Parts: sequence; C-alpha cells; structure tokens
Amino acid sequence: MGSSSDSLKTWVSDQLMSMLGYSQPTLVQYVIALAKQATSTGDLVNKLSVECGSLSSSSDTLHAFTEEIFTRVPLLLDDADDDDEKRRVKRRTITGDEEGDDDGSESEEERLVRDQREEQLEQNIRNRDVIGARKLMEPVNALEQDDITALRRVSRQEYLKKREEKKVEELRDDIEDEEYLFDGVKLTEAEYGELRHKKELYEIVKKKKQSVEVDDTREYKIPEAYDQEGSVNQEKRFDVALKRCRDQECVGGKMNPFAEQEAWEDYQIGKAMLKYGSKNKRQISDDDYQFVFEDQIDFIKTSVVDGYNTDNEEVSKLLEKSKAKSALERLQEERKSLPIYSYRDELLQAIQDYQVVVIVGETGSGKTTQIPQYLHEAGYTKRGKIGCTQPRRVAAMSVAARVSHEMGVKLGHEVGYSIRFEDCTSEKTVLKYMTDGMLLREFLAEPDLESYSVLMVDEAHERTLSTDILFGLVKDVARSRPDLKLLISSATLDAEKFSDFFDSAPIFSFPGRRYPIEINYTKAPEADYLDAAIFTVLHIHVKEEPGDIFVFLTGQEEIETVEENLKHRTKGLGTKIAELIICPIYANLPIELQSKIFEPTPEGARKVVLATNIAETSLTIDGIKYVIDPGFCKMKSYNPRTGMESLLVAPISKASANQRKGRAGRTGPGKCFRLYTVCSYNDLEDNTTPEIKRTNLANVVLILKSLGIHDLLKFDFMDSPTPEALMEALELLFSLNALNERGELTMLGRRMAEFPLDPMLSKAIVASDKYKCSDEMISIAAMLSVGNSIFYRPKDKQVHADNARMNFHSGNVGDHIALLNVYNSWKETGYSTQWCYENYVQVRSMKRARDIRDQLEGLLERVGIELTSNANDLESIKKAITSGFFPHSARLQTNGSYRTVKPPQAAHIHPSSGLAQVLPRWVLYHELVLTTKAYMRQVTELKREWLVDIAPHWYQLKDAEDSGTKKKSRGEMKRL
DNA sequence: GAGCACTGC
Repeated sequence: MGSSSDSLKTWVSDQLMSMLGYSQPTLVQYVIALAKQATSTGDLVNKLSVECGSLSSSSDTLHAFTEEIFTRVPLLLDDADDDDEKRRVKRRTITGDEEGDDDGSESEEERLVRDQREEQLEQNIRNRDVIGARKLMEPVNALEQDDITALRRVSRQEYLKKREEKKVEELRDDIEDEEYLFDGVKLTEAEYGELRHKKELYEIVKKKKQSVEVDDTREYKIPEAYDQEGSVNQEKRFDVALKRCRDQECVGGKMNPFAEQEAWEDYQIGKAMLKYGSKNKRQISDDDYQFVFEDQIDFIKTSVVDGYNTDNEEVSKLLEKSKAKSALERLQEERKSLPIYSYRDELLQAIQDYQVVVIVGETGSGKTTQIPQYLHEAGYTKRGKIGCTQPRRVAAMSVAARVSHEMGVKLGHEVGYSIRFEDCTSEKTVLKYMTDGMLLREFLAEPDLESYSVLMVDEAHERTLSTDILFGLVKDVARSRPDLKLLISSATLDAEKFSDFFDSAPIFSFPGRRYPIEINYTKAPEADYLDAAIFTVLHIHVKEEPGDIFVFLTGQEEIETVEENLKHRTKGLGTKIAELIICPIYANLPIELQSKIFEPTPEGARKVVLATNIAETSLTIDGIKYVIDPGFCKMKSYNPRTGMESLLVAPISKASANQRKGRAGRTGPGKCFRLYTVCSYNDLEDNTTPEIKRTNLANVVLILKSLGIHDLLKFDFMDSPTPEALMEALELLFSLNALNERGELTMLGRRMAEFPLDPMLSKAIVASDKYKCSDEMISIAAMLSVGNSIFYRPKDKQVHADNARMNFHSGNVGDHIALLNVYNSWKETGYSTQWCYENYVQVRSMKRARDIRDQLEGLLERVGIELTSNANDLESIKKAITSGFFPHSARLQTNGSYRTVKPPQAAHIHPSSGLAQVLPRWVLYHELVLTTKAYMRQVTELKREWLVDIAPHWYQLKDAEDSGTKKKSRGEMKRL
C-alpha cells in the first residue's frame, strides 16, 4: 500500500518538475493535500492556480495534470487511512506495555492531545486558505525564493549559474545515441564532458555555430519574456546570451564569462528607470546600474479611500490668525480648528437629549481631548466628575497632559489621570482620564459610580477584556441612575453593534482628518510574505516618492530576520541608492532603541519601520506614507477544556487591516500595499474576536462575583464567552475556596479579589499568611506576573545567559524559588542595573516586578495579612504556592514526560526551566502552553502528600498515588 | 532542548 503513495508522490514531483522547473517534497505534499480537498477537476485547477501563483504553466498542461492527479488521489487516501490505523494500533500497544492497562483514560488523554493537534493543524490550514500557500510553500526552493526579491548584483550571478547548471543537467538527461544536444547543436561526448563551466560551454557552442550557421534570424533581441509575469523563457534568454557572447568575441576579441549576464543587464538597464523624488534627484552616470527584479509582485490598485478635510479654508484661516497670539490663545484657536469643533453644539444637544450616545469619529478628530472639555464647559462637572477610559496607560497620561495644557491648569488638579502605580488626581479633579482596568477596580469600591456625572468609554472598538466587562456593568448602572450620561466612542465599524447593545442608542458620527490612501492588493497570493515584504520595501525605496515605510510583522523573530535581510541587500550598494534607515520596534525592545523610530528622517534618506502589532494601536509615527501589510498577527487563544494557552500566527480581521491601512494617511496622501489578494481580503473576518472569547476567565469571574453579580450566564455581555469557559472559571474558583458550593463569594474570595493578579496567585498570597512567608510570596507573585521577559538571552551569548540563569537554580530549588533568588539578589545589590547586565536579567522587567511588589505589599495590609519573612524555610514557601496552584500539578510518567492530573493530559517541562533535566516525580507548574508540545512553564517540585493535605476536596488519595502503585493496581484490574 | 503579539489591574 505504501508504495502507491510513494509512486503518486514521485509522479507529482515529476510533473511539477516539468511544469515549474523545480519540485520539493513539501510542495508535493501540498499539491496532494489540495487534490484531496478538491471536489472536482475544475475545482482543483482553481485551487492550484489560486494557491500556487507560480503554477501559471499553460492551462492545458495544468488541466491534464489535475485530471490525472485527481484519478490517482483516491489511492493515496486509502493508503493514508491505513497508515493511520496502523499507527494507532502501534501506539496503543506501546502505551499498554508501559502503563499497564487502562484503555479508557489512556485513549482519552490521547484524544485530548490529538484534538489539540488537529485543531492546530486545522488552524494552520485555515491560515493558508486565506492568504495562500504560505507555510508549505516556504521551503519550496531556497534559490527561487531568493531570486524573487534579490537585487541584481547580489544574487543575479548565482541565479544564472544555477539556471545554467540546471540546463546542463537537463542536457545530460537528454543523451541519445551518444549525441549531445545543446541549443540545437550537436556536441560530441568529449565536448559535453567538458561542459563544466559556462565559459567552455559557450566556447564550444559558439565555434560549432560559427562553422555551421549562418542563421541570421538570431539577432540580438530583447527577450520579451521578462515582461510577462511568471514565466521566463529560458531559450530566449540563452539566445540573447549567445548573441552577446559572439559580440564580445568579435568586438573585444576576448571571451567574457558573464556575457549572458551582461546582456541581461544591458537589457534591463535600457528598460528600467530609476526614479528619485524631486528633492534628491541624482545624476545617473553610465556605470550606474539599476535595480531590477526577476519577478515583479503584481499589485492591483483597487481603490482609493478618499480623505476628508473639513472646511479646509476656514481651518487655515484660523491657524493664520492664531499665529500672532499668546500661547494659550493659540491653543484655543487650535482647538477650534479640530474637525469636531463644528459639531460641538449638536453633540451637546444629543448628550442632553439622550442618556447614552455612541460617538463615531476617527482618530485625530479630537474626540478624546475635546468632548470632556465641552461637557465641562457645559456644566456637567457641577454634578460630578467626568471619567474617560482608555485601554492604555500611556494614552491616559498623555491625553490628560494635553487637556490640562489646553485648559491652562496644572496636571493633577482639575484634570488628572489614574493608572496602576500612579494616581495623579486630587479632590479638585473634574476631568479624570484612566485606564479601563482602573475603572473596573473603582467599581469594586463604588458600584454605582456615584461621583461621576458622565462616563466616556473611549476606543471601545478595541474590545479589550476590561472594556467588554465595563459595557455590561455600565449599562446596568445607567438603568438605575438616569442622571448618568454615557458616551461610547469607537471607530466606525462596530457603531451599530454598540448602539444595539445600549438599547438603540443614537449614533453621532463626525469625520476625522484624513488623506486619501491608495490600496494595492497582490494579483496572486504570495508564497512567502516575508520575502514579499522585503521585496516591496526595496521596490518602494527605489521606485516611489520619498516618504517612510511601515511594515507590520508578527513578532520579534520576523522583525530580526527582515532587518538582517534588508541590511544585507542594501549593504554592498553604498551610495548607489538613497540611505535606508531600518527601525525595528516591538514591546520587548529596550526603550532606548525604541525611541529611534521617532527621530526625524534625514534629508534624502528613507526610514523603514518594522513593527509588531504594537503599532496598530499603541503608537503613532509621523511621516509614514507607505504601509506594507502581510495580513498576519500573533494571537493568543485559550482552550478552556484543557486549560492550555497557545500563541498562533493568524490572519488579521478586516477591521485591523483597515486600521493598519490608516497608518499611511496621517500626514499626507499614502499608499497601502496588502500582500494578499482581494479575494483573501474578502475572506477575512470582519472583526477580531474579542478578547473575552479567547481568554481564561477566572479573574473576570472573581471580579464580577465580588461586584455581586451571581448569575454570570445571564450577565449582559456584548459578546458572551462560551459557557464552557465560564464553568471552567467557576470550577477553578470553587476549588480555590473563593466560591462556596452555591457559587457565592467566600471571605477568602473577597480578599483574593483585592489583588490585581490571577486568582491562583492571589490564593497563594493569602495562604502564605498561614505559612509565615508572605514577604517571599509577594516577591514570587510579582516576578511571575511580569511574565517571561525576565531573562535576557541574546542569540550570540546563549551559553553565558543560560549559565547565569542556572546560578539561581542551585540546589534544584525550582523555578519559583529561582525567581525569588533573582529578585532578592537584585535587591541586595541595591537594585543595580549593572548587576542585571552581568546576570542577563532585563532591568525593565525587574523594575516592573519591584513596582508590582510594592503594590502587593500595600494590599497585604488592606486584607489583613502580616508581612512575614521565612526565607530559609523553602518548604513553607512551596506549600504556600501549592495552596494556590494545586490544580496545576503533574506526575512523571515512565517515559520521561509528565501527565497533568486534572484534566489528564501529556505535558513536558519547558527546556528553559531549571528542572528540565531533573525530572522530579511530582511538579507544580505556573502555566501550560502549547507550542510544539504542551509545555509547563515555571515548575517547582512538589510532595504528593501536600496535595492531599492542602486540597483534600480536589485530590483524593487515589489521584495522588504514585505511578508505581498505580501501575500495580491497574495490572491487577487488568487480570480481573 | 525551546522560542514569547499586545494590553491591563
């Protein structure tokens, strides 16, 4: 059976070879996979030509190919099923041997793992379906991929050499009757044998031709094949080369080994035209060469989004007038120039008439800064504060600063802001900007928001977890407090949804200030979006007018590769092209380096910003004219069934595609290059799934419960989380004793809710009171909640970094204690930055940990926990951790992997853990993440008795039995 | 022996 699958693969490979000139196992697999999915031959043809843009072989050939493959595929399907079955049987016998027997639970565990894998696979396939053959096409042929975007001098030579080698290979295959054909010329075996190098090849061929010829139709001809997309006619190219070769001989009397290349260059130089902007026009001398690309990415210009500038003349007049005035007056004039100003009275009227108003206005319209001021001027602050929530700390701070400036008051007096670790308000404050999470916390103290007269939820379209919860709460409050005005402000897309949610609230929309943006899609899907992005950057750099470029990538790794690649390709070019300044930016990048992107671009140079999603919302950069959007981002998803998180590269939504596009039109007309097709765009989801649907809800549930909301299933969510996720969270809280069996909040739960932490961490802190180690516990909690960015591991010093990290693990104390060691060592050095560098620890993360620790210390008092230190009793500390994390325990299996206790599933210790080599029998883990395997991160050894002692309701003795005894009893059962 | 988008309390 296996042979039929192999033969199909070989056959497909051959076919691809003849159609494309190359083939690769992954590509073969991919094509077969497509054939499996296809419903008919026509469908398959479509799929193939859509998915593999490069398969633009003549349609007849393609059709014949698909017909054939379609009849052959069923063979493979049988085969595959069979294999699967075999594997399953095999696996079953293996586990049976090892584990004794317990088929029920074993196969369930397997099913869970398999489900997960399948889900991920499906996800991967879906990703591909939207954008094309990204992953599988990637390794198709390193050379080809490289060609697509390589600048001529960098890889043209290599490319041609390879092409030629291929041609020679083909020649070799064509041997017939001891005759060797090349370009219609017969060669002897000896001559053929000498075809080691192009030079020789040309030499021989040329001589032969000269003696035989004369076929003068072979004039020097520009190979028009270059102009057609996708296909390059090798024959024509060789013709050109030969002709060129001959010319060289005649003119110079000397053989030029790169004659073919020269011909090609000449042709391209004649064809291409390097355009510079008018500002830095340069004289192009003869020996200058142009940048040309083997395969152009065809972009289709589909639409131009019009910009709208409200009352341009009026605005400029106002600005003109304001020049001569004082700073404060000028600010007032500027305020009047904002688009929102002309709608001021209507807006105030609408707010007067309705309790809830949905406001739609694009960024830059001034809604965040102006509306609260208008309301203040209209006297709303006499009854109470005006609150305005922002999803981000920086936004809250900077907007507050701006408004206080405009109003001519000191920040923190009439205008203030409130964010975690920093409350910049006073009794005088009437305009309060804050993060949405902060308002959520305020709800705990003031459930009816009595001190507020107006509440504005800004950037509602972002749908952060906190805003989503706020919606439900605020809607409820508004019903009981008719005097409370509610403003929901959002970008265009969701407006109606918001309006529906708030009982058909009126939508008040006004234009922002925006310039037209031209949107370009690719004609065919790009196999590798990274290469396509690099190509597009270079293309823009060479061909388009001055203006900075912005590239959206998914993560640090991608940014680094693209940066390297761009540097490499522009390096050897010196002054031949304008300078390209590459600015990477992602959240983990040290702040000093981040600020680089805000430096103005020097005259004559061009800046290219490589950014993650951080730029989609969090920061704006001026002067961006071109946006390159590959259409992907990393997204976290959560599986409540297994409690596993995973971070996957996923296609973005239409909403974020448009958000990204908008980055181009801030300061002038711009262009957006989407590295996917119009069809792909139409297939995208309208909106990104709100966070509430893809996250662990334990914390949310705890907050809602402590606000007195009991029936969570009936809570008015704008998008309800799955009941499964809610139940999972409730169960967890119940097992932590934060809820009683009726689902009511316990005293313990109320104390836990005070901490801005995951419930399990909060529980560990509350429990540390009993073990007299609260001092240590809050340090650990702070370190854990800064995340995984504590250790710094540069690529070139991985060994050193790993050694430094292992120093904290001496005695195999486990990762939690290691984190404590890190914190304490840092504290002992007086919070030294130098110490951090020496130990490969990130200063920024440590400072954050210190802030969090300080906050937690303050909260200890509030919930009545004494700050006690018990540094030498590691067991107590571990027991305190266990009190919070007992649901996250795992037992070592005989095969060296672990198995979590509830729900049972396979897991491994993450290699970055200090215990990765130690493999204790029982472990506790902080989180379970699915990447290539299910990994437990931050692991500490555990004694199984603790589980039974600390959480008797959760673990019965039989759960916590050692694998040895378990095996025995299982064996006995089997015998019975 | 592995890779971590972005927020927020």
